[in-house]
Amino acid sequence: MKSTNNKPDSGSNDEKKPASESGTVSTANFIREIIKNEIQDGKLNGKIITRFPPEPNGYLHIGHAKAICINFGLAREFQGECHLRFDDTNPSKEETEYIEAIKRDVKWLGFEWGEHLYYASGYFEQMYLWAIELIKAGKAYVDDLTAEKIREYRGTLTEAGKESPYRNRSVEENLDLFKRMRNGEFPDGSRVLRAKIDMAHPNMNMRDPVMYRIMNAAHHRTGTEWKIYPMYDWAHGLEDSIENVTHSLCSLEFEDHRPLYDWFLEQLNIHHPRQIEFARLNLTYTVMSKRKLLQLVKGGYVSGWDDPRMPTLSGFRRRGYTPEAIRSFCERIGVAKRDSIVDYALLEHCLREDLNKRALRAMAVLNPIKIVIENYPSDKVEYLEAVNNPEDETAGKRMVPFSKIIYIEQADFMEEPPKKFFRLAPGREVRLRYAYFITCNEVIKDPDTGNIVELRCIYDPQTRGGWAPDGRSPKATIHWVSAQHAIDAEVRLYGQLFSKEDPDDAPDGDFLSNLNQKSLEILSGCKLEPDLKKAMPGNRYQFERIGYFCVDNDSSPQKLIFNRTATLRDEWAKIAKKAKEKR
RNA sequence: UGGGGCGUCGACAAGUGGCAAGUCACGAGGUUUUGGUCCUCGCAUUCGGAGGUUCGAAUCCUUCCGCCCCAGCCA
Repeated sequence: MKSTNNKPDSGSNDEKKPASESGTVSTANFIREIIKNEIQDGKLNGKIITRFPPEPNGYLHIGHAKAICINFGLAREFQGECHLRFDDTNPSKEETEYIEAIKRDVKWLGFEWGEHLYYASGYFEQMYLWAIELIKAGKAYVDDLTAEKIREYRGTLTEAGKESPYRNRSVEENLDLFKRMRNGEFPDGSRVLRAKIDMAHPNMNMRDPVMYRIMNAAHHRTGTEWKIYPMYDWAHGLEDSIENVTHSLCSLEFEDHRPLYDWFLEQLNIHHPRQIEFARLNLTYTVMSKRKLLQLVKGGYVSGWDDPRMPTLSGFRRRGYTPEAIRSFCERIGVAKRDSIVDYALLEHCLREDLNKRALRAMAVLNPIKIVIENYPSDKVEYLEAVNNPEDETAGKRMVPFSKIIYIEQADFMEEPPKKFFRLAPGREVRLRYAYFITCNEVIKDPDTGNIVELRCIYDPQTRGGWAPDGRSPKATIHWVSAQHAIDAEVRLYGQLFSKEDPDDAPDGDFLSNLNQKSLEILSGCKLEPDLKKAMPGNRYQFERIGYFCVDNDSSPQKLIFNRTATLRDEWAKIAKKAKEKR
């Protein structure tokens, strides 16, 4: 940050104030600046009102989280309000199931709309009245052209369109026809109501856009009351206006709809919110379009909208992500107008940052290998003290049982260790976390397959708790679980759903061909420390030295199931990878 | 070759005429009973290119180049 010395009028102290998330700082963004300036100039009498207007035709994804954080976040920051409004203007695509899911997800993310829950369909009557007003003013007309003809008459990007032969009907005829459209006297698609603007306008959106179409479909809220439904461009500004929205924040592709947004509000001379556009979120290794997400669900490529590999909020929730991590991510990526693709690593960083501080630690062996400690009494059990979270003293301590036979991770032993491998190997001593130093004596293999079935070790009784009286300290500390006390669990290892940074980078844009075949690996017979018996669905843990895991919804006391939320950063994996690349 | 936007480090992103913030990633060290965390250091003589204005330009002007969006009775 620049020095602000000797600049009494500098506002830069406000530029970086702590955000709602501890540890993150909000940087300037152009929308925040606009609002700040408007307040300063006294343009905003009263509070700001924003809105998050999802169409209930799919589940919310991380891209929506950005929009939610911007809209609800700005409202919170400036002591305004943010409305949750369902933009339910197309009954053929929308379902109640989605409404409930959307509400749940917004709440989960940590935002409240209070009494400000609205539906576009709640404004249908008012919109209808305003349409009549436009017709009376000679600014809207009923068109009998077919959809194909309308397209034809619209012209192209480089050629002007031509006017419909129905464009100059009398106000009376338009009024009559429009009322009869509403009454259901005409079949679907036979007529539309159009704004009368300019068929030669360089902006295609201004070439007499359709305001209403006839649809004989049951609406999830209004039933069969309506036979005509408003189009987005006509409806959206009206919805914002009715709710006294001050800032209508939307994504970039609506930029050239803004003249139309403004035009309707001007013609009607009603409250006129300001539309501001920002770039939507793109993430590496992720598809974000509703169509593609729906395709993944319907095609059975994932287990559902809440599959932990999905970028949906319900997917992230099930995966073990915290709302705090997602909010912190949304603050860090900023708000701007340029198209961008955010590195997935940033999201993972936000997750780890949050979970590192909060998740209880536990020891879990995912791929067990048995160790017999030869010099440890076979009937002895010791309870050793372990720290629950080194980042949080208040998390306390627990006692972990230790005995003659334990499991360690297969990856923590190598018969012929390469140069920088510090873990267990024949003749080498390592520390068992919170327990003892052990040295490997013997490797026992299956005579037929040659696979290692068991390791024979001896322990040093002088090193209880992990400290040696002579001060020596092994290079590696590994985790373990006592065999007789271990509980079994299934662990689901999730990775990226797509194997390419840009899933759409495929011949014919077939993103499905970039599906990562190894995005899910299911491990059974994993050995967990007994303390994990009490874990309930949704609980998150750090399995030490492995990663963050949470109990899946499918889990039960009879069958524990954990999902891997994210791995820990892994220095050794990097070294091993580099060595492999060298070869 | 119509209209609307956008080009600042590998990825995000501040910067609004006074001499290129921050974060992630990456690299090098240190601490460590998690190869985790944490700490330190490094990482754009240059802002899509070329001209110009100016004492001074990422910021202003000209011009060129590149990328995104728009021809649903979807939102």
